[in-house]
Amino acid sequence: MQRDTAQRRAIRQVLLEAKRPLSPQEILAGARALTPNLGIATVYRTIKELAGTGWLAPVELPGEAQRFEVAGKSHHHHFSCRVCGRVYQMDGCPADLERLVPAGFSMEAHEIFFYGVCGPCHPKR
Amino acid sequence: MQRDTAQRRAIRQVLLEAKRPLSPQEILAGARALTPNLGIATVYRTIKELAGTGWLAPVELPGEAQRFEVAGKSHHHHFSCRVCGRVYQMDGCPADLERLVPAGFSMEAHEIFFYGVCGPCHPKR
DNA sequence: ATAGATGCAAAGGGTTTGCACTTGA
DNA sequence: TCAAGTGCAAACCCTTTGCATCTAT
Repeated sequence: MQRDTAQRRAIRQVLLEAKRPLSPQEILAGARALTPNLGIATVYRTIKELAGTGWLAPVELPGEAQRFEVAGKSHHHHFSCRVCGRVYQMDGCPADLERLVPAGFSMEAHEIFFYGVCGPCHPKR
Repeated sequence: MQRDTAQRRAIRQVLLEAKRPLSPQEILAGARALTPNLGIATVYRTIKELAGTGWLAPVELPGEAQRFEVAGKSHHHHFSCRVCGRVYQMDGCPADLERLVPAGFSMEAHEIFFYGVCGPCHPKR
């Protein structure tokens, strides 16, 4: 990650302008508008390095392809609305996660997904 | 799913005896102890049908291959070991999950994944 | 007997890698 | 200049599919 190439500029720009996490193929399509000869291998190599430096954060939803978004948000989880499909960010964590880990195991990270109905989708009562 | 073949008996038995969700490759390895000529294609075809009938429940970890466990178990979550790749079942839940849901939202389900190092993979102290 | 089931191998789809060429510094 | 970076294609890995063979009923 030493040189500032046109390909890397394009990939970073596409990710910065995106309003949602992008898949490698989406990054490729977007960045080719700026550097037409861009190859998929360069996209993978670049996002791997960007994720390594912490500039990019992987967004992995169960059963879906891996996506990436520009990092910088604080630790959070996600709430998926089964009515509208929107995904909300939820700050905070359960206090007693460690309690659930068996003796001898060490927890290094966790991921939580909530499913339900969001406020806007709730019928007014 | 009309015939009771040796291959299907072996696949079901391996899944019944497992205490954790198994990947297709793990199922293949286990079932080959019972039917040595078993092919991976049969494993995929069988788990697809077993999942369709509800006998198997898919366990989808973010960014990992799909696994399967026999359905009907009580509520639990999963721990993924980053060293050996095995996935363990973990009973219990955080007590204060509802606290994290914003007002106006209703939580209907949740999914939690733990990542770390499992007991067997820990260096002896 | 015969349609369902299997095993093999080939085909797909997504990701990674080897290598010669290109290019930023 | 010259090593980091790139593009292409081949290699990989996992999963699905085509097809001839096998087998439970």
